[in-house]
Amino acid sequence: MVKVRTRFAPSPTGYMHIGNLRTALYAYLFAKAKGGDFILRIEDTDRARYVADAVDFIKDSLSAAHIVPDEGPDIGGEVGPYVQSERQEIYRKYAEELIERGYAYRCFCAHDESREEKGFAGYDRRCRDLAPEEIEGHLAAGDSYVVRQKMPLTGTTSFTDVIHGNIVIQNSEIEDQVLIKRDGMPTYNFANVVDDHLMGVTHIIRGTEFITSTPKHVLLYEAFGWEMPAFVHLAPVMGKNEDGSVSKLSKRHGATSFAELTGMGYLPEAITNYVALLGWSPKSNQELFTMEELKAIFTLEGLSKSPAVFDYAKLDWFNGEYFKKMTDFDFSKLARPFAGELTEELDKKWLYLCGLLRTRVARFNQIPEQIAFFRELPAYEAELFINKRNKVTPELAGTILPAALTALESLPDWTPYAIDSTMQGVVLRSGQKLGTVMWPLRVALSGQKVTPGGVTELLYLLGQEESVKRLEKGIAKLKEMV
RNA sequence: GGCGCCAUCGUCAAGUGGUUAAGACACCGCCCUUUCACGGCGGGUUCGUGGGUUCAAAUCCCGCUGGCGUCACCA
Repeated sequence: MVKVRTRFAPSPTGYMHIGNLRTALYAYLFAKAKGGDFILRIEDTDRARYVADAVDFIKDSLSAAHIVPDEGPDIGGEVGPYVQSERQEIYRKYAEELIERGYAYRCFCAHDESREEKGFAGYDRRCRDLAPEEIEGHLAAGDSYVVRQKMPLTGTTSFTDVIHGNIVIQNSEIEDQVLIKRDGMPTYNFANVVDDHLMGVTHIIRGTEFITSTPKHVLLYEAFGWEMPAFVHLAPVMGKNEDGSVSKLSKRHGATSFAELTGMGYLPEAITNYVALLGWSPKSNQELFTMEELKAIFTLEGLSKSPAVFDYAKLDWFNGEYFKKMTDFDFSKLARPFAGELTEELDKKWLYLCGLLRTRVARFNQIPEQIAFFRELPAYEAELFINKRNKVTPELAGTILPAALTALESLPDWTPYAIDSTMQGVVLRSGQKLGTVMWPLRVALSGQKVTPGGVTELLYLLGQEESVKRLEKGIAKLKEMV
């Protein structure tokens, strides 16, 4: 049995799109599930679109997502180099072989865009049948040329896709594609086939956009007499538009790169977990998976044929689940950069605060708005003191607040425990229910009805001095009202 | 436009001729509760459409519609 080898072959033209990340993930998981190898190959044959930092970005994203190539640039391997621009001689050699054997030819005609506009191919078909002496003539004159593959004019070409089954295309639909460009670089369609063969790739896992060009690849494999790999064409990742329609995930749908997502405070593990399930099903009800689990159970059978819409709400849920499984300490470390500038008080009690935040936020970038009221008491309406459910009236609040203030301002040690027992006393003496007493306190301390943590926690985090100040302010506000 | 691919709740999806058509997210309601969160319980005319095939169709076939992709010296 041949060892499974898969590859991820991005072109360094930008950042790591979430769709690409998913492709890489599936290729990686499948290789690992089969005990095989996963290769990273950089397809940089388009000099015009090359982006300098893109390769580093790809590597960083893969490593942050815990997708680790067995072979690749920097890593090495027996079938390198793993950067296509460094393999030019190899492609040239194979192109020559094809020309000699009559499967390809040199095309000297100038690329003609006007011809394309009229609906014709952008080249002159006659080059296909140029006589040897004519070719010699062009060569001697130093004319530039591209190498084109000589496609069959009749018949069909077919291949079996693991996800889609048998796919048949009329050869008349296929043009004499360029193999080697005028600048000497190979085209994707050529380099890809040569590399996949030379690198021993057994399963080609890539996006559906390549499905229609696969027959061209098949013809190349056949011309060389190479063994055909398995083709696995993944359905695309879509984004939801405002009008409810869907289109390929792009900027206007929100964050689309792995780095943007982690920048928003999503954990790499959560992103990977969610993305793994976007277009693939374990065919069980389990949704939370570690990378190790995925590596053990991934199968091609679970891949779906139809496009999947990226759902940020579900990603939020996954991320929240990962937060719940973390320790407060780990959370506090990772969350700190998102918190912005903290008051001295809050900075000291950061770990304590994180214990409250951890189950209340879906991603780190929700933290600033959650804790903004600590730094500065927001303006609030006195009506906020009224709460039907807890039977809080302005009059009642007017007696509760001063009672709490008196008990609290004389408290010698400001610890959660001391605060808690003091408040228990206040509740007891008031003869009211717990919720009734706490409500006006929360409002006075935070200026809002929703807070991370209960009143005891708020008091502790705010510190005695600030708590007292805010309580006094609340009392004053109530007086105006009554 | 030609060619190709796809079509189960709003979203991710299970389902491979006979099921009350799972589960999750989201949404709505209720309960619990020191707000929120957490947790618990419950809810929703979901198989695009029209024809076949069959005793029986979400499952098989054809048409239609819709979506997506592709027709580069980009990948």
